[in-house]
Amino acid sequence: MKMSKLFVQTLREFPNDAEAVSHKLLVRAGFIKKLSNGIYTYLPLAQKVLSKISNIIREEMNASGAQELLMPFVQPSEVWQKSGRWQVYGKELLRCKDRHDNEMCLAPTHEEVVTSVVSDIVSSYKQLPLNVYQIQTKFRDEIRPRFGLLRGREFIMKDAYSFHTSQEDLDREYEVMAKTYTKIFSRCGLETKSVQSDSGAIGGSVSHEYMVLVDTSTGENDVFYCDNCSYSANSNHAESILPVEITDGGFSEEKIVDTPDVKTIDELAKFLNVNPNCILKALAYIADSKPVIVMIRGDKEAEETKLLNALNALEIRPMENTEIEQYLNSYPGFISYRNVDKSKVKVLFDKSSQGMKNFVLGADIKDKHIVGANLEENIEFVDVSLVKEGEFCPVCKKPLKVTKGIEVGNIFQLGTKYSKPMNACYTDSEGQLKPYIMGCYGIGVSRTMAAAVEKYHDDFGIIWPVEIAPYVVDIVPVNIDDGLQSKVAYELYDKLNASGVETIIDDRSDRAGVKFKDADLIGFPIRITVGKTINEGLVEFKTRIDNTVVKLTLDEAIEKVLKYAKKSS
RNA sequence: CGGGACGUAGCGCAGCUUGGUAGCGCACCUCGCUUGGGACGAGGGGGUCGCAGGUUCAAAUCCUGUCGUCCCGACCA
Repeated sequence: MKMSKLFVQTLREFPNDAEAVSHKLLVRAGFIKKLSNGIYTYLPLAQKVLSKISNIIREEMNASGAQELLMPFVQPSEVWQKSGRWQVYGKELLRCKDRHDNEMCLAPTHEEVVTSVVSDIVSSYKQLPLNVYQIQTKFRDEIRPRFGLLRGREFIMKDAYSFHTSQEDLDREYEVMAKTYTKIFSRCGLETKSVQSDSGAIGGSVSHEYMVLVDTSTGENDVFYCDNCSYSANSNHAESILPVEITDGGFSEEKIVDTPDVKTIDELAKFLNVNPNCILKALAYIADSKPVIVMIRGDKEAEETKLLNALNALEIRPMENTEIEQYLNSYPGFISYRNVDKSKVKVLFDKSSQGMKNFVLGADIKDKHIVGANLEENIEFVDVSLVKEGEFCPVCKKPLKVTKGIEVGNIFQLGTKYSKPMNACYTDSEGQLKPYIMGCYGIGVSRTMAAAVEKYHDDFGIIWPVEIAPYVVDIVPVNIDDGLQSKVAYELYDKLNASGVETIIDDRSDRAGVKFKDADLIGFPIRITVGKTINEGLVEFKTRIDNTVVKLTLDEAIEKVLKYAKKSS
């Protein structure tokens, strides 16, 4: 491809509306162009990267025995009514009506359609197992799209769905997919960590997420992991053992004390001269419009996903101050669990409160706390707290570490969550109708591209892994009007293309500096400069990854390119 | 949806306080000159100042409403 013909415009400055590094660089280097909030055009450079990622996915999915198909993006409400998600999915599902006033939606995922299609075609156990996948646009009307492609509303996803006659066979396929995923990402030049996760709205029981670990703050997930064993989990699912499990406030008898104007746990701890872990704090929420309080040790925070799961709720938000008075007959900062009407207000005890003795508790009276309190017998504890770095691994009891991760893929065991309500069944060998046992497996293709940029860039621009680079080599004739430079550059260009190496020639009449800046910004893995040294028969070979330059003859340069490019196949 | 900021040319911004011909840099077009890290000179094209009302002789500027965008929280590939 000639640079002069490539449909791209690089920008001198970073866009003002971008925060994430990948967003800034992809816009500035001319890969994407925003049309609307969370909706982007993938310009030719981006499309090249996406198709490379997609091809790797196809090769590995096909090798694993899965088959590619393509399902509708606009879907009738019927299938969603059947699964029950038309009501539950909420505003993320973009709904609209067709000209006949039929309710339709834009596909945020395809469990419904795939289950419907498979159940029409697969009626016998002899046709199972089956794994089908597609690479397609999805639309999720996210509350808050941000970070460019890391969280768009419209995005490209590979989604696969498998169908089985037994849990054992699903387990087997799950393992196959786990291996396939690790291989896909590693072929894309991305090391991923597979972490246990919450299964969220898609449902099911077992699930793992594939995280690209990043230093930047745009990793939206906190991943807790153990260096000593293989334990790792998303913060919404992580468990831990507390370094201090038993705490004693040391108050010999229970009594009410004045704690004027003490609003926070820290202030209270200081005021009473106790460790925060000797205070039992109450967090008040409204979950699916019902009041809930969560009792949790003072040094711990609640994890809202865990909380949703424990409550089997869809939505949760902290109570307003007026609601605290209304539902709890109490005051912010002084809430206890003891005086609430338990028939109206659900009370949860986080497991962090289990080992607390003689602790401090709100008194449900303004400016007063109880000291020396103890929990009643027969309390049921649940785990709804956020793990902190330094707490101990639930498997091997060594300290846990935390890092940021970008979720590029996930695998779920769905079981019969969709097949049962949709009545999607096969006939088993004994003639019985049985619902399929299902799994589903997603990869964010456009997000993977953005994650690669988050991971691989420097002050000058993107550094594409060679396997997913839009073009592998950028040939820069320093002065295109110089007859010899131009001639050699084009010869080299033809040879590399003939060898199957995707190559750009920067045939623009701009000065060298412009071409170098663009080369670095766009992030071609290899740059070959044809300049003055061509008079001695030498070109300059530079890899983007270490930015070192070596002078080589043409043949040496070609040989080196072929060796380098081979990594991608 | 709650809290904050901002909408002026493709991109980055000034002008608004104190109403009076819509500006600058980059990008784009023409000519010249230049060609090893975003050159230079001369000329040129492009904007109903987010949109709708209002105040005024006159609105980018003041007022009201509205839409959009971005950042911080809950959702997710």
